[in-house]
Amino acid sequence: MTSPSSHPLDTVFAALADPTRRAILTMLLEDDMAVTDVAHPFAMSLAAISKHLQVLADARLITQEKRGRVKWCKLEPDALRAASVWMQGFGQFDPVDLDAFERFLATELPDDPEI
Amino acid sequence: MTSPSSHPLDTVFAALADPTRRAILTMLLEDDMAVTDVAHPFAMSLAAISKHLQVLADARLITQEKRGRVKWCKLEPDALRAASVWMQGFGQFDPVDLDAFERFLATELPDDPEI
DNA sequence: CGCATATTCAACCAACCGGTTGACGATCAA
DNA sequence: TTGATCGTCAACCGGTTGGTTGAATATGCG
Repeated sequence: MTSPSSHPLDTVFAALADPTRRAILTMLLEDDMAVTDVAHPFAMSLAAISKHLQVLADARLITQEKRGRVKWCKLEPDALRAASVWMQGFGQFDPVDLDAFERFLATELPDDPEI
Repeated sequence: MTSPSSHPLDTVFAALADPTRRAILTMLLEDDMAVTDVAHPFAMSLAAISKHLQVLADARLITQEKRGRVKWCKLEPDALRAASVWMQGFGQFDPVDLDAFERFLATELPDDPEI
């Protein structure tokens, strides 16, 4: 499903680039969920959510286990941690300007309650 | 240049999803660079690199300043830190299984020397 | 069995992405 | 001025993405 030659970080970051998928991950923090229940709050078809879940599974950000007729989705934080480790390499090189950083967080992050 | 309604994290993660762009960021850790010098190690046209740099600038991962005829590219780690902060929210919820995590790092990360 | 529920598959679509090439505008230097 | 260098722009291309619909496949239930 994913091009075999792509770096694991490619698929992880690409998966995280979509707000629907980030919202799904946030929901899965609460608890494991069935596909239908994941789809419920979103204004899009079940098939679309099914595809999003496949993208997340390809990136190993979730796993899916079928029990009976329902497929349970479970958060799998290891891949996310690997990406986080990669990213932290960048923050550490200059002495952290906490003022600038908090200004950034204040102006950039809260403009959307969704996540 | 970027769709106005997209969340900042969308563009940051999308920018990070490409290995060429991650490599550029890594190069910029060393020092600020001119566009031509950024392009040098890559087997693709200058125009392609110029586009990649525009994507990174849209995501506020770098800034570009033109001095004379050369345009200098500078790493801007705040956006990266914001994404890192978002991600760390996930790692903290289950008691960290360090064994599993190290196994993950060992199998998933080193298969590509590039980054 | 017969029906409802859970999920995916297949085909299709418009939009976007990552790359190319060639022309172009700016800037420096002889 | 002439010419070289720096970088972007515009048009194009094939492949991917994110969504839609409708049919198909399991599975559970009365």
